[in-house]
Amino acid sequence: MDQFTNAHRPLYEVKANLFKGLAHPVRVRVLEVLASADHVSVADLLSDTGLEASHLSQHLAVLRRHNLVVAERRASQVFYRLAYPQVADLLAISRQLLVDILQNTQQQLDSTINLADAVAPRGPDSTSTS
Amino acid sequence: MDQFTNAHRPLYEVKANLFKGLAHPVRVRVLEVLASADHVSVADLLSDTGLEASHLSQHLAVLRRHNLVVAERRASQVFYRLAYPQVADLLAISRQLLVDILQNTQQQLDSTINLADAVAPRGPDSTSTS
DNA sequence: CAACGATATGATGAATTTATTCATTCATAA
DNA sequence: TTATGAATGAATAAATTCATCATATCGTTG
Repeated sequence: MDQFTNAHRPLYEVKANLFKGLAHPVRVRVLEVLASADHVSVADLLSDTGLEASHLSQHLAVLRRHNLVVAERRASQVFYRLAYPQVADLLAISRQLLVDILQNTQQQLDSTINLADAVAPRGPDSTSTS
Repeated sequence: MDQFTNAHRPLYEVKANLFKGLAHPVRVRVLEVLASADHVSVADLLSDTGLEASHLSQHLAVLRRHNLVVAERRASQVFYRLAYPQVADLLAISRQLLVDILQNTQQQLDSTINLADAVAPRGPDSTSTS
């Protein structure tokens, strides 16, 4: 029932669950705003993202349940911040990874086009497959 | 339609998509094996995980589509390895984060138990005149 | 070539997640 | 108190993902 009671479960399940918490564009967007600006009000998130209030709120609830963010009330407004700095690290590394992936797949595309007729491929790591 | 054609989409969508690729226990497990042992055959993954062949294969396909692993055929067997070292980094940081989260929530639980009696709960009835 | 072992793919219903609508709570102001 | 703005929460249909079964493909061996 409760997938958020992380204790006493195989680590790979808990880890997969963490990634589930990150696996939505809205939530990534929110986390990125929080990573760069820290301490942001729901109102600001709303205008930043252009989402419907309840939709955003639902995703904020997911982030809270996953212990990725912390909410704090300050006079009729609610402010969010990242619960742990590693969340920002995760986002940073995933960006690095994506840059590498995009570069690489772009290269592959290019070479595929280049040898559209014949010769031996010159991939980034192809060590003389002759 | 094709969520794997990463080009020309907002980065937060691509990033969320990456996390989706990581968001399953079987896939995390496979990636962790590859992170520690690199270059592992499907047969080994099968015996390691005890999964049904087609089930594992399906998850391997997901990992391939997300460009997280690379498959290489060597004489009737297929070997997998991580496509990028950052994938291992991602796993490592997520473990760190989870350790922190678990520590923290455990502490919170403890203190909650400690003051389980004294706190005055808010209620609709006004019988709480001390 | 045919048969076999090793992987991969397709198709299906079950389970989960998402987007939306409506209703509710909380805090301040009148 | 009632009204109002800010944010959350429930309920539900649509979309997605998962697990399982059956079938297909790729290499090797006979």
